[in-house]
Amino acid sequence: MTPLDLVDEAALRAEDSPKLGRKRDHTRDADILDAALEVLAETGYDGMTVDMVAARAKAGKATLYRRWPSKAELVLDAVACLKRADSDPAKLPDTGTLRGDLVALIKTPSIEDGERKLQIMAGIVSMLSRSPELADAAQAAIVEPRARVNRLLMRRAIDRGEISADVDIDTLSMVSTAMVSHRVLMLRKPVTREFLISLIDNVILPAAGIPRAPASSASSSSR
Amino acid sequence: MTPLDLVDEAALRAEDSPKLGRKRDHTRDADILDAALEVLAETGYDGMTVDMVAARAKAGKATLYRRWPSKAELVLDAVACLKRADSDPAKLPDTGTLRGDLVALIKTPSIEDGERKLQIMAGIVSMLSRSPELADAAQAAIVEPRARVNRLLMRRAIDRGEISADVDIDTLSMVSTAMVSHRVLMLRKPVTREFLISLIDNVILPAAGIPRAPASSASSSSR
DNA sequence: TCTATACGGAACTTGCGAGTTTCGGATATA
DNA sequence: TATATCCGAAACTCGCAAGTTCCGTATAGA
Repeated sequence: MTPLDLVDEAALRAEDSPKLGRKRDHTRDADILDAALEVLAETGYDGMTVDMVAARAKAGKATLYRRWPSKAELVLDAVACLKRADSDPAKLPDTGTLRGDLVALIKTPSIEDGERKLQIMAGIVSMLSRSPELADAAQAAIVEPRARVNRLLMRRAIDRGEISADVDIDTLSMVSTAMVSHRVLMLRKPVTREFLISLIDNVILPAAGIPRAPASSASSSSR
Repeated sequence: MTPLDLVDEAALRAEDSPKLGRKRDHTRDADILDAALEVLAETGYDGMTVDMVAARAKAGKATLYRRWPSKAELVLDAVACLKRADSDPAKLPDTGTLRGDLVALIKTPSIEDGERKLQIMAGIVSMLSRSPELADAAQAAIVEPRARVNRLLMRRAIDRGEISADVDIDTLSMVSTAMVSHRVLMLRKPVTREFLISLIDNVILPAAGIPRAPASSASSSSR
């Protein structure tokens, strides 16, 4: 019995990557980064202490400093390593209509995940102007994936002939993200399914050239 | 010797109005609050020190603490006293068309003022979840006035018969604000006049039921 | 001119959090 | 069992910023 797996894993942990670079799938590193994101979302960057993160990850503070040189770099790494599972192009809905695709994107886990990311964003906004690296990381990990999905769906709608090619997709793909951010961060109201559907039907689709509610009378459309 | 004025004024400052109350036109108070807003916009709440504000206002730190019990209350007061000149209903443009009104709203000073408010907002976002009072103040002083103007303009357009009464004005009036916030805070791109005009022509007006590009090239191939 | 008040400035005290060091105890190899 | 390594926990150092106190001075009223 040669437990190569374990040997390999231990070796990976111990000796490799003195810099930072790679992130392993499921090492203690990941636990710590997750803990950092949790605390970050709850208290914001300045409210977050390294002791909090260590306690949350059930690790010693010294362990954190053995792996990251400073609190700033820990947070940067945590944001940069935020999972971007969204961008998987094959998993996107394809219902045949833009409205169907956009509505299919609304699922409870997706909403919660979005709110979490927004909380993280709220915790670091004030840093972004002083830390371009963090700004880039947040942009790539939080902002861009959302817009990309919408952009893809809308491009499909153009290819399919559902909407005009003149539609300003680059702007329109950010409307939902911007409205959700605004609602959560500024208005501090919850993001409900109704809000999102209303946004699709009353703003995004009309702006894309699809006229409003063909069945505007009674609510109907139960499911 | 009964200098009633001074007694009254001192009393007002020192003990009265725990809420917010009046802001004098041109006292040292206003200078200090302005300085606080400047520093807040530049460094964010946590980066801001009371010494910075005092230095900026050419005041002693003790003077600040004679008037506000803590840094938190100083900032709260500063945000609450942000001038809301926008909401003057008489000064609103009235060009006869919704597009004309919205475009008339874009003026360089207005853009700069908006960016400044956004910077202030960025500096306090992470506090809002822990300080409902600050959240309310920011809402009332920064977020709401913007939406109110748009709402008014759109209501006029409905009254005038330019757009349908079915249009979701409450949502639509926030689109520009949300998009600008998103662009400044998340994308960290400048807010140009072109961006705002494109937003009006490609998103807001179409969403309000006004078809695109009155002076567009060809296209307009509605089925 | 005299006096009270508030001011600016600067020197404090205090608490907290970043980053460091130490140490006892796991775990794994031989 | 012996040994090397990494870990968690806790006890440090140290700098910074909130809040306080004190003092010399400017100003306004009498």
